Amino acid sequence: MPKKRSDDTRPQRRDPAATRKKLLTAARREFASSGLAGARVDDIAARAGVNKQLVYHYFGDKDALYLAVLEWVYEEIRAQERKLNLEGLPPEQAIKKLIESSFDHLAAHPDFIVLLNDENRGGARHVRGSRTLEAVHSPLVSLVSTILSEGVKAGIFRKGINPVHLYISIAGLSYFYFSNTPTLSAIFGKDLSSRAARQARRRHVVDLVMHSLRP
Amino acid sequence: MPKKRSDDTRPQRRDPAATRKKLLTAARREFASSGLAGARVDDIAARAGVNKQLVYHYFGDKDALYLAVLEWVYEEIRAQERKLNLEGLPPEQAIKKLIESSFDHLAAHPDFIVLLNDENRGGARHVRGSRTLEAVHSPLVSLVSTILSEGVKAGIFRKGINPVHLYISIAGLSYFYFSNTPTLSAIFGKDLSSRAARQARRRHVVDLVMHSLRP
Amino acid sequence: MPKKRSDDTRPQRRDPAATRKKLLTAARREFASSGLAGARVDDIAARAGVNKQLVYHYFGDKDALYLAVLEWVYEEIRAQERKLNLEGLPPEQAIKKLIESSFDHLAAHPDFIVLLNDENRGGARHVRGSRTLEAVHSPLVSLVSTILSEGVKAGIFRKGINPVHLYISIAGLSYFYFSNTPTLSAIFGKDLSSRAARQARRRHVVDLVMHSLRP
Amino acid sequence: MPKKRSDDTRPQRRDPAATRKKLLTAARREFASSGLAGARVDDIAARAGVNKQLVYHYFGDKDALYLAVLEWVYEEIRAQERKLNLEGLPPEQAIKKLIESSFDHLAAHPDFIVLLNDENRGGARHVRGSRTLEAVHSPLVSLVSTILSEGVKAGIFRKGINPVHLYISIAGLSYFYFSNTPTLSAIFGKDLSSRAARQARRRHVVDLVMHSLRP
DNA sequence: AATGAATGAGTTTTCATTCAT
DNA sequence: TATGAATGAAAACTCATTCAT
Repeated sequence: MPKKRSDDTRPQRRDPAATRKKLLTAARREFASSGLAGARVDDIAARAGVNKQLVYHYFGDKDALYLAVLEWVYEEIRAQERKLNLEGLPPEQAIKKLIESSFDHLAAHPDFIVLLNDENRGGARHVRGSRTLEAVHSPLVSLVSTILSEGVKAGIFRKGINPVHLYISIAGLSYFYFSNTPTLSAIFGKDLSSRAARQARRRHVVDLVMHSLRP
Repeated sequence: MPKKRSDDTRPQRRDPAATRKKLLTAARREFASSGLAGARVDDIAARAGVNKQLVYHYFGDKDALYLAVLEWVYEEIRAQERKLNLEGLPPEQAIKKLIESSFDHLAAHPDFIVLLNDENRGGARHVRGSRTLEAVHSPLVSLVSTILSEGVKAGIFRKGINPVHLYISIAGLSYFYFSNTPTLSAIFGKDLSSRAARQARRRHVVDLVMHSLRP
Repeated sequence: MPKKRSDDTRPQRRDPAATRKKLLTAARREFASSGLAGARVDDIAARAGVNKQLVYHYFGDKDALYLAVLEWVYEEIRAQERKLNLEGLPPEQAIKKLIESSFDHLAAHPDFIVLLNDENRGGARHVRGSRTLEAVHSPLVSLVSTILSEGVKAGIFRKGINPVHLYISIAGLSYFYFSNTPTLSAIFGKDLSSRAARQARRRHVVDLVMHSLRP
Repeated sequence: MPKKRSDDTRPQRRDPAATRKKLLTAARREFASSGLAGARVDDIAARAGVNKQLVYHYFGDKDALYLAVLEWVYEEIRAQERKLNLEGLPPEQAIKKLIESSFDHLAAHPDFIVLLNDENRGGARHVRGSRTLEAVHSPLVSLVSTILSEGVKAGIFRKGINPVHLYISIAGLSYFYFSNTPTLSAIFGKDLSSRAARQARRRHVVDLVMHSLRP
């Protein structure tokens, strides 16, 4: 009856929120390293250190767990974008910051890419079935649109650039590098995953986009 | 009882090459739509209309079959690149042609992307273990290098562009668009897979890269 | 924080008897529709709208709950038989009433049959282990015996009819009809479960038995 | 290449028909003793002494295996009925033979009843979905109809007896006895499963029906 | 009395692979 | 070369039951 161990450091039993989070973290790792089809519910539970049944108790099934992971990583991106604060910046700095933070986010969360692979192969069926994931990116696209207009007005950007496609390009220039590092490294015969290679790539991407915007 | 028809009219009974090819085609579809882990040997055999055991007879195991598919799609790219004939062209046209054909190849073979996903997730272990796939892209990279130099010399390209990264960028601008169409469409709330959207994307990519090369 | 309402208006919180009854009702339905092995404790609790643990709290385990249901339905039959009051009636009317009420009881409680199936398959292990269920039918059998004797004495029934077997026959003629309606309907290609079909069956059963008793 | 062991007595491996039959026999026993929900595919395979996967290879799933068992037992009944040869017999003998063989069939195949229990509880969904089981009983019902007419014409049977219901009654009088022996024995406190009890029941059933048909 | 979390042993089904012919 | 039978290991998911509050 009396709330025992309210500030106890012993590993908490009967802590639903913590259990859920442990499962989610374990699932994220497992899905990232093995894919949706390759992931094993057993392994996820083992990684989380909880009973397998709790996967079903908390999430329903493997697919729903995968969706929960997707929602989590999308929310991470949204949070990162919210922190950008591009509004006050001059157009050039705003775009540059956008590119860099886009690159850095993937560098910091390389599993995002690999988590999305299965989703794209499957026609985005989880994302489309999710309330939570509606309109995740739109704010940023309209922001890019504004920045582009301002840049054009200021005479530093050329006209006619589609903001959606620019956004996709910015993402793609980083995304492909991170997603295909293993095969690209193998085929080019050089390690693209080193710290130096990554820095070079970052500069290249910023350079490429910034130069392409000049009038 | 079994009427032995020496002049059997039914096609390809006991035609090893055809059987192999049927299996390979079926495997390519199955791996593309389900991934390496999600693909089913049974389904591949069924798609191919041959006995399952022949997968093992011809290829050894599922992984080796996957590698054979990878070799096939890489060879397709190599063949397409061999047909490019960029050597004689002026630098600008050469780059433009490279971008377009890169885009068009992915448009024509969308399964390439999805086939590579698992390979990248797995650290490219099949590609690295394959003799056939060594140095597949190198010729083109050195060609890009030459084109860039010529362009710089002619005063139409800016200096300091890394040819490997440019090559990766050209690929990435198309790749990401094709690989993530489903999730991007879902999140932007507009269909990026339509013919019109694809044409717009193609123009955008050419534009972006060409503009970025200007001095 | 939790507003402790001493005069809570919501019905039956902390009402053991009601909770027990709800569980029993839910269990009866679940066992009837899914059998002992097919019934799910989760579903029973959900049907009852109470926590699953209460099944164990009130009944011990799934088997004990099943036995409680059996005791309930047997008690229903006993109650119905107690209300029959055949003693004062002339033999013919007494038998007729017995047949009809036997038929009507099954019509009104079709789950009785299906609840007994598993019990019979299991060798009646629950019934045999139950104090409550001892000698449930015996009074009626001896009554049938008496009625038969009187009928014979009055010259309206033939001799040599075993009362136990007559009792079983009366039950069986109704029981089989109700228990096998689905397969019989499927195989005869006509719906035996309609109201009209049921009335016809009732008449047939009464007719058959009454005619068979004639000297 | 050369057909080895064509007349070998060693336990045959690679004998699909035998394997199928072993599975079917094992399934019949398992379903009879545990019901559809209670039966374990593992146990069926173990009983049959074959690999569990073969259940799925030969039958598809547990339900389809259950249906195959149902088809088997129904076919047994049909075979028994085909052997009856009632056509030439005088009406009284024909009906008597029908009753006795109906009783004897259940006595010889007590699992039939218990196999049907789940099917009836489930609304006969397997039977209704089966081509094989269509119109299994109808020939006999029309035969009963003929016999009744002849009996009426000959002045030995009364009029107005519905042949479908008579058929159901004949079946039910035996069926209920066999299906409910355990609970009836428990409740009457006497063993109804003994050989003597069974003979008495058989006589009672024949007697009851034959008497009931008199004009 | 009542709740929801948690568990471990199963349960059906799947799957890559090998065997026998 | 080709086939279908057969296998063992595991896969997702379930379930009766117990624990902690």
